[in-house]
Amino acid sequence: MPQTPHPAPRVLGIAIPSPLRRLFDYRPCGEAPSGGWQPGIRVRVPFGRRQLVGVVIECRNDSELALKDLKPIDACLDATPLPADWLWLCRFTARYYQHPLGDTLHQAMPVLLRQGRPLTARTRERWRLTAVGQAADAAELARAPRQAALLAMLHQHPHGLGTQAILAQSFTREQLRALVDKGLLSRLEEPATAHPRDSTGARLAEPAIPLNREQSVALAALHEGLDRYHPCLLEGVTGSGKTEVYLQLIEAVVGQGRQALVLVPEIGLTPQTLARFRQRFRVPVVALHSGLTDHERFDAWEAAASGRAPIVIGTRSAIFTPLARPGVIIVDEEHDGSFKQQDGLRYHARDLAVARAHHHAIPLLLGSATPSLESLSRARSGDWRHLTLTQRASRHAPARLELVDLRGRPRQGGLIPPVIETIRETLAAGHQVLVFINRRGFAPTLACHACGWLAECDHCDARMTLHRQPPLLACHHCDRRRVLPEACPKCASIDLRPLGSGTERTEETLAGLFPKVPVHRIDRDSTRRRDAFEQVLAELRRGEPCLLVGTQMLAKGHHLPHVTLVVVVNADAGLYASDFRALEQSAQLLIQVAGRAGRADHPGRVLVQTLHGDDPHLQTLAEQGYAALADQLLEERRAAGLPPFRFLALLRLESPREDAVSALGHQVAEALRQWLASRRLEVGCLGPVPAPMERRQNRYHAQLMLTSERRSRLHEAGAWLTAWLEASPEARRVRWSLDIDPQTLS
DNA sequence: AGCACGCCGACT
DNA sequence: GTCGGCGTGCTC
Repeated sequence: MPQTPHPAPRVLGIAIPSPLRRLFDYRPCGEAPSGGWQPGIRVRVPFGRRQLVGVVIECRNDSELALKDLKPIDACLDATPLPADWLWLCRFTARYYQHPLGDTLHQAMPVLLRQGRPLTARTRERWRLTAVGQAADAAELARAPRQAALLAMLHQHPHGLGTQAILAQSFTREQLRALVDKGLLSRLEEPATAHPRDSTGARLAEPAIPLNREQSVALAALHEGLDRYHPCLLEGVTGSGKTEVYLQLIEAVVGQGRQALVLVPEIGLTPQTLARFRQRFRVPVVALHSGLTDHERFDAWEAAASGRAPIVIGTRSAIFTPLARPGVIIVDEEHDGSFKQQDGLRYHARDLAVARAHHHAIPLLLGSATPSLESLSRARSGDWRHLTLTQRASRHAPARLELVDLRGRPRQGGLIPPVIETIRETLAAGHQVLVFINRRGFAPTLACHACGWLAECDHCDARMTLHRQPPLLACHHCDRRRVLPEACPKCASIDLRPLGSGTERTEETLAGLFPKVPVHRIDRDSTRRRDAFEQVLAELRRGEPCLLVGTQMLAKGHHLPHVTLVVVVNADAGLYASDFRALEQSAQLLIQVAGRAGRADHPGRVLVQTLHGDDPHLQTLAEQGYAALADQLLEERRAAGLPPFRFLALLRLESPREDAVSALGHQVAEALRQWLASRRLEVGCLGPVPAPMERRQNRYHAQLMLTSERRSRLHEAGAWLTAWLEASPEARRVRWSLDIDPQTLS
């Protein structure tokens, strides 16, 4: 696949940022790039009536079109191609996810590169005294007092100073130039992301923490596979010190002069996580997160591509960061759903990490307390190395889940009396309590007690959530809001009541029950203000007794050392969702929430309220833990022919017109079944069926599911399907997308 | 996806 | 009389 530079190709096959799944041929024009034409060189081309930045993929001498019909490119934007590892990953991704290559490349590039900016580091000037300058005396410049003052200032800064800092002291460029002319000062130009070299040459800013036995075993196993593709699942309970293993592995990799790429879930890249990495290493840690400006993102990308950044840490999209000397890829909380992009190019960063580590022949470390069934099954089969950490630093075993039966008990804000009593005792003992409830708002909906009317969204097949702050009905599936009705719109009764509990209502109830204790609420609504979350966390770290009510925002990442009781208001919503991953994901969430409870001197308790206390899955989880439930779920998946034993692809269809969705769904299913039969391809085809929530934002959704035991068969079917849809005139009126390895079926 | 062309309703 | 609604077609 890698092509050697082509001296003078007559045709360039260009990937264009468009949904069209093919290359467009152009004639090279003007001067060839210095290293010759090669895949990965960006060009500016006329496309229709527009000017676009495309990427050279093929250098050829022929085209399916007559050469005279080809347009010439407008400009070549790169002297040398964009990084080869990046290009390889994009091509792999486009093929695997059956997504147009041009759009894949576009998505995987920082904005400034999309716009055509050259991939060269932004530079800054630095002014440093020469050896002569260092020996010079300010008195020698008696007739130039400003130059003397500048010399004196620079004497204080042996590493030199940036232009900004100097001009800020009211010195002028002329004075700088005068000192340069006298041979006292030198001007250096360096990448804006360069770090002053540490004179000690040490990599670590603070010493590594001693490892326990299990950690040492894991690290030794990882050290042994540093020079090859070596996939490892690190299964470690909360608090068992996975991060310390990552840090010491990274140290070894950086010590070899290679780079580490660390992927963390969206919620995981907190200032604390970053601080922990930055404190440990003296080398720069480049972070890629949503808060960066386009320029910062470009700088980080360039620093990684050039090899200047030894450690790169980021969320999902960071998997597309090029690396000059890749040494290891680490995926923390590998089970986390945020690694899968849910629209457009629907890639899974963890799966791409596997492909990329394999391509580079480097180790891959996936860490989790609750591994995905996919990863667990590969580790158990021996495909991947399985490393486990069971000991917690605190010596306490993780808190067990205690199931609390909700049946027939009165609830207040979702909580039953014995649970409220336990909360009271915990607060009285001076501890903090976390109440976990997976619903925002005051109540899941508003109901009429007279006629049974429920507040429903006009645009979705969903109930509207009742909010109190501010008071309104809101649909959580679209942006629709409505004022609270005074009376039932159907029967005019004024007996409208909230049904069920959300975070706001539980917060209100708890505030009423425990008026002397502060109650903090953490959900998407309460944390809109940027620093609100951080403020609450700071408050919690002070250790005063308080109540914390929140959604899964609370479950992840944050260490809450003073919480000794966790209450899960309702475990059932997730457990009984129709999605085949619902049980796996709720179990992961429950274990994560439970991980928040307990501290060094107190084991902590986790109360899980449920209407289904006798459910065998829930009991397995509570009594034997995640691994035992995972065994059970894997067996069920095997029996049901679901991942990881069979592979899935989901074709989603969507349109404001219900008839268009249904017609196309039947048409495409029919055509596909015929094609599958004629090819005798072992691919199952289910549907079309309406999506679980058929109408969302006034658009109708249907889907067609493909399953196969072999990825390659699924891939063939997907390729045929996308080609059929692209050629079908009916498909143009319906938005469609093919989701390879779908995370949810909704 | 964009963007243009093209053919029918309610406006100054 | 036109401004503009979105169906249809094309992009090397």
